[in-house]
Amino acid sequence: MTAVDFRPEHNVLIRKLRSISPLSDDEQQSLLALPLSIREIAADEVILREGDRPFASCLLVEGFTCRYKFTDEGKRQIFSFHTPGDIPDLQSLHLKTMDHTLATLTKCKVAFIPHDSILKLTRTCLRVGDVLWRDTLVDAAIFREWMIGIGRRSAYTRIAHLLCEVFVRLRAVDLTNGDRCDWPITQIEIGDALGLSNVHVNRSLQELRADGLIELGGGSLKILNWDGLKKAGEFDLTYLHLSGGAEGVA
Amino acid sequence: MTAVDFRPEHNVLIRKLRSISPLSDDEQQSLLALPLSIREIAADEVILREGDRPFASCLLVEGFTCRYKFTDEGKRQIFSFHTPGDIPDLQSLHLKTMDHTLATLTKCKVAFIPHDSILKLTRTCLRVGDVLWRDTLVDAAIFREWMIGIGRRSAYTRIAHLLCEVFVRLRAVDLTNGDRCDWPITQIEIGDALGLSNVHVNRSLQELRADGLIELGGGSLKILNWDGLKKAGEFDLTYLHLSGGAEGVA
DNA sequence: CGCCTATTTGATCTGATTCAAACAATGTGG
DNA sequence: CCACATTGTTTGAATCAGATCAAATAGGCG
Repeated sequence: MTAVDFRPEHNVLIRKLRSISPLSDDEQQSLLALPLSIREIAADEVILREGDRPFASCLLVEGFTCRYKFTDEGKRQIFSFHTPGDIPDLQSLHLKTMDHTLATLTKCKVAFIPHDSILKLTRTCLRVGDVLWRDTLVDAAIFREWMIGIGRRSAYTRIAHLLCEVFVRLRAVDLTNGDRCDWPITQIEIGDALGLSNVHVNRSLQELRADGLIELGGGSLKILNWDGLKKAGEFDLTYLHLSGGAEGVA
Repeated sequence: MTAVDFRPEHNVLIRKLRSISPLSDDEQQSLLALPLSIREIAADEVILREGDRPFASCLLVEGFTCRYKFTDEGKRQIFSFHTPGDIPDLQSLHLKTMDHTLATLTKCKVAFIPHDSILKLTRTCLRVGDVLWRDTLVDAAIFREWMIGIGRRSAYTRIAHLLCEVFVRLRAVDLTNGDRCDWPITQIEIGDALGLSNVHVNRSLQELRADGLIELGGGSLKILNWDGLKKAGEFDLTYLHLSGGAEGVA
């Protein structure tokens, strides 16, 4: 079964979960029954702040969000970027106090799902519970991969890796257009994610462009040489644990 | 109920899980029923290699382990250190292919638990399933905290933070002795975990000693000034999501 | 049009790496 | 119980990737 189209908010969630694990018709139906309370949020707004104790998790339907935390010296570290279908704060289901902040990067449409609905779903449909657990484990796998980059790879490699990752994750939920995708992430935000200054991000991006790997600008990314970019970023998508395992651009 | 003493392997697991979430008598009983196959492993041995598809997870009973991965240039990034009670590869329950390596740092006693036993337990005792899920979420929270360190904090701060974290985690399973604990982690390994060279780790440790915060050597750590070390490491243990919430040394 | 934010360029500085070598500790086999 | 090998720690000097500071340019939008 293909997910029905008259509930776009549920649909993007189903598409995302199917990208990391197959789902039976029954399982998809049970997801369609989740109560969603939809909200539009402007760009650069905080959704959840460090210390909050939310009673619902937030499904991202449209737009980009990120999670971050500041050091005592006021430097920001971004932990993750999120794309439609993600539930960036699913961990709050079992970790009641937020240890970081969730905020929008762009104007977003989000759908809040009460924790008790999610928990009930994990009880009535155990397989869906497993898939949600799996989703948080993929989240952790992405953290690990970022740690390698920040700790041990050059700026050039790190940035190439990030470009690959975001592109592949967007493609997994069908949000790419051939070798192009939206790119609303600023150079400052790339720096905050990868532990770099914006100046150095800028210079490394120029190298990537000069090497004929990408076109980037005007809120959009175009990949000119996928194999080259993958190699430059040491990108091996095993860590994303996608169920399809599709490779290559377009 | 206090966990029974005649099964030390189960006992350390129960102590660990209780440190992150309360457990009823029934829940503890269900954990005691888990089949464990015990094994002794020498120091510096690989337990699971990147690419493996294990059918069991590994409970650490005695000793220290770590997880890591190499970059294409042969640089190593350690993602985590593990202490008794941890199940360092619990994620393999739902992520079938290992995307990193698990290895011992010291001689270890480990207990393998078949995935189907764990999965059955999550079915029969839903609350235990939640606690195991929570454990993997704390694992991810620790990754996030390390990311801040590697990306945005100075070497001195990062190292102080790591010392605090390992000490608190050991204390949570009752493996500290006043202001002392075992410290089998070499300076090279600290560097590989924090994205630093061993030379720079050495110099930063000397600073921490000169500042009267720690004594470190001979396989053992002594904390001389807990408040000072916490401050030096910007250490706030919220991210460990401990259920007790105990603070202070001794 | 004018404001605000993001990108780009240039110059300088520094935290951390690298390379190299000495030194200490630990364990092993004879 | 000691010689020797091995691994870990410490010190010094040179170098570099990336940060910081400062200012100019370019986009986007009300």
